[in-house]
Formats: sequence, C-alpha cells, structure tokens
Amino acid sequence: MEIKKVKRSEDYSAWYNNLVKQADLAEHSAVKGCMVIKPYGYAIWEKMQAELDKRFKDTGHQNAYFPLFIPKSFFSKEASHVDGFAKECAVVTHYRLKNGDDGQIVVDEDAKLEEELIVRPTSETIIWNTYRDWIKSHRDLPILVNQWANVVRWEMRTRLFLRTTEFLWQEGHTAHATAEEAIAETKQMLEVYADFAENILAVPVVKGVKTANERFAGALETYCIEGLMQDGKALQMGTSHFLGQNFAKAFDVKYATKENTQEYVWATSWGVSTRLMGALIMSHSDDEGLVLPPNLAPIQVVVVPILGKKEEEKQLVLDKARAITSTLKAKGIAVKLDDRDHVSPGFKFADYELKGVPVRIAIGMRDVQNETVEVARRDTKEKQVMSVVDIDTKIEHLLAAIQVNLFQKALDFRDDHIHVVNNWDEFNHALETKTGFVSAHWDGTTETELKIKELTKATIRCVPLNATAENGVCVLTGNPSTQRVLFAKAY
RNA sequence: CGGGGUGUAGCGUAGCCUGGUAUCGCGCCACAUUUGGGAUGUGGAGGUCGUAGGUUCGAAUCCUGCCACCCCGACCA
Repeated sequence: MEIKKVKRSEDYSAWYNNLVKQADLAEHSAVKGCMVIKPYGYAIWEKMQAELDKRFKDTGHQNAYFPLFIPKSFFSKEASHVDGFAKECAVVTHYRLKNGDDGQIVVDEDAKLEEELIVRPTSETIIWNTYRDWIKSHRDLPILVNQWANVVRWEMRTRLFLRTTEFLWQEGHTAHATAEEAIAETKQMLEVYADFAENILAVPVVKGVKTANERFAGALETYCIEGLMQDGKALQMGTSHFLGQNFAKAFDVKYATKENTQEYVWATSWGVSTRLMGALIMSHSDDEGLVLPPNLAPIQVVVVPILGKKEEEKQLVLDKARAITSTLKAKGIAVKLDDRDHVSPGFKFADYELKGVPVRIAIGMRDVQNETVEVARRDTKEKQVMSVVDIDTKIEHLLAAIQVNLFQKALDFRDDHIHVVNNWDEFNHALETKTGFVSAHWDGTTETELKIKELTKATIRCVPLNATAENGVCVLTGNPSTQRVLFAKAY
C-alpha cells in the first residue's frame, strides 16, 4: 500500500480522514453516512467497551437490551424530547417487499404498518414505557441499567467516527426514588466518564454543565465532559443527564412510597459513543499516524526480528524474539511477534507507527550477541538499546510512562489553549487569532448565548464545575456575572 | 439541505479543454538476490474510466439525471 502523506498542520480534516483509513480503523460503506468499522478499529472500541463496562458494573449497573424500534406515538409523550429528535429520525413504514411490474423489488403498499416505527435515536421513551411495568414500589428502586446498542440519527453531514448516521454507544437509564439520589447518580457517571477519558484515553476533559440552550431534549440538567482536539476545536465526549420526573410523568411511572403514597420516579440517562474513537485519534496522533495510549492499544508491544541472511543466524534471532515475546506475554502485556520474512524491517517499523503501537522492540544478530534489544517508543520516537535483563518489568514501566506522557502532553496543550478574556474586543480577538477554549463571563441568558453564537460561531461548551466564583461582567452585554464559562468552536 | 469541488485497477494518479477503448507509481503473483527505517531485478496478473441515459460512425473525454465523498454553511453525540 502506498502511504499518502497528509500533514496535520496543513489540512486537519484531510489528515484525520486519511489517518482513519490508513491506520485501518474504518472506511465509508455503501450506505450514505454509515461506516464500516474495520477489525483494528473495532478492537480499540472493544477495549473502550471493556473499560467502561467494568466501571459501570463496579458502580452497580447491569446490562440489558431494548428494541431497536420505537412506536411513533411514544415520541409525542415527552414534548421537548420530540422537538429535539424529530428532525433526524429514520422511520419504518412498511414490513414487506414484493416484485414490481418491471421486475424490480418494490415496497408492498399493502404491507403498511398501522403505526410507524422509529429507529431509535436514543431509548428513553421505549425504556420508560417498559419501566412503568417494572416499578411499583420503592422496593423496586433504584433501577440501574445500561445498554450497549446502535442508534440512528439522520444528520445532514457526517464524519467518520465523529458523526455518523448509525453509531454505536452505550446508554445508561436509571430510575430513582428521590431527586437527590438521581442527581448523585448523574454526577457519579460524569466522574466515571472523566476517569475513563483521562486515565484510559489519556484525554484531559473539562467537567461541566450545559447551558439551558445546549441541554439534552427532556433533561433538567445535562452534565458533560469536553475535550480539546489538536486543531483547537472542542469535542463533547460524553453526557450525563438528570431527567427529573419528565419521563416518569410522560410514561406514568409511579411507585408506592413507604407511607403508601404514589410518587413519580426520578430519572437519569448517560452515554458515550464511538465518537470517542474520534477523540482518541484527534488528541494524540501525528504525521506518522495513529498514537495509541497503552491502556487502549490492542497491540501494546510489537517485536520485530531483524532476520539476517544466514539460516542459523535467522534461527538465533527468531528464538530470542520468541523468548522475549513470551516473557512479555507472561507479564500480561499485549505483545505481537511479527516474524514475516517477506516484508522488510523498515516497512514494519513504519507500519506499526501508522497503527499507533506504543512500543516496538527490534532484535537482530547484534542484540543476540550483546544480550540486548532496541526499544522504540511511539509517543516520543525515542530509541534506546536495553539489556534483556528484566526486560518485562522495564517494558511494563515504559508502557506506564507512555500513558502518563500522552495525558500530560494533551493536558499541557489543553491548558495552553484556554484563553481568559474580559471584554468583547478580547473575546473576538481570541476567537479570531487563537484556537481553543475562551474563558469569559456570560450573563446567563439564552438570548446572549445565541447572539454570541451568531456573531462568532462560538458556543458555550460548558459551565465548568470546578470554577471558582468570581464577579465580573458579561463580555457581550456588560450585565453582571458570577462565573466564567468556556466558549469554543466545536465539532 | 444550500454554495463550491472531486470520482479512472486494492491505494495514489495522468489523460478530459481539443472524442478514436487508458498512463505512471505503490501494492499483488512467480523467481532470484536482500533484511538494524517504507529493498532490488526480471517476468506476469489486474480496469464495463462512480452510475443511468443522451449526442456521435465512435465517449474516460461532450450533454443531462442520479449516487458517493471532500470543503464551507445550517443541524447535531
């Protein structure tokens, strides 16, 4: 395969698209807006799933599965929800095809559904319709359920992983007796997402709440984690919603309290999607290709034997390479020995760099004689010759160091790209001349937020949770404000 | 969905303006020599030129519709 080089600094979009294809993560399918996730890309998604799923289970959740289809009438039950999703729903209207007059397969008009089915864009409605039957008493609460699923949102414009018509995600849907408990759940899951993003993806995130304008359709409060990509655009990486009693009321889900009164149930929902693949790619990768954090790499270490021409030397090198491979495997490291003899070492080096493998070990005759290996790390491109003594421990430490370094690098980049401004001129100047987040005072009204969006294309990514109270004036209106919010151009 | 652009072998491309059945590189197959940063030579296979029509003796090339992708908007995880 000829490698098409696209520089990140020259055309970020082209670089991203090219990287997704070259690194064998995904490709466009025959279906508009839908992608094929290839085995290597899916392996990374599976690692994400495993890490998230463990955290969900650790916080008491169970997995379940609800239907792909939702009766249309369910959507009309929660008014703001239908407003939010109606414009992007795929609808099933018929259940049969037949042979048409001209030999073409056509939809059988006689097989029209009584009630159309919506392909889920999210599952609150079907799930809350189900919860009505599950919840009768305070003893049935809480319900802590997650589902791994595909959903469909008919977006105007799609991009590999970042926004596809069909995407994979998980959606947690919990039911609680009290508002306090539901809010605690919402916040807990936000922490789970932030922990996952920072410690597994090595992507620093800002935890915050969305403004009323950016809130999930049907939520009282939307918490989010926001990341900053290498091109300086923000990416919403996960959301956790406090839904109040909106869905309980819409679907009439009540429970009997200890005092035998009937109360509506309190709800949360939370989700992250294959968009995280996009976040991962855009946070760390470079002109040589993908850069994967060790905690997520399907292959953490690749061993490349440098095979000489003499048959006996070949065997010596291979034996040594195999020995090191099993030593690392025994330590629980995901290691691959690439002993193919028909591609050159140089080709393999470049190929595994493209695939983002964190550590490469090369072993040749020199190393066999000296009891050494050459170790190269993907993140810094540094190479060093190491003694094979305790190689497993050394590699284990190196992987941990790479994980930390990637996070630190991304964190430094993010912090360098938060621009604090205090008036409208500074605000505009920052948006025009710099990329990243702009930290500014805002008067708290949707009107101002929309006006700023119209004037600058920047949106309020979130009201950060850890911000300190600080009196100031809104950059646009001059009205009083008590806290800074983060603006940015976003994906 | 609006504006702009692109579509030729698995990948990247030339040819299109000025119509005559397609160029080059990588990859692939065979053999040999190679192997510490994308090896070299020799021989070979692979294309209904995105798709459906139209014009023409003849269409990759001209015209029309459609599809897909990219960029910029609007919408959004």
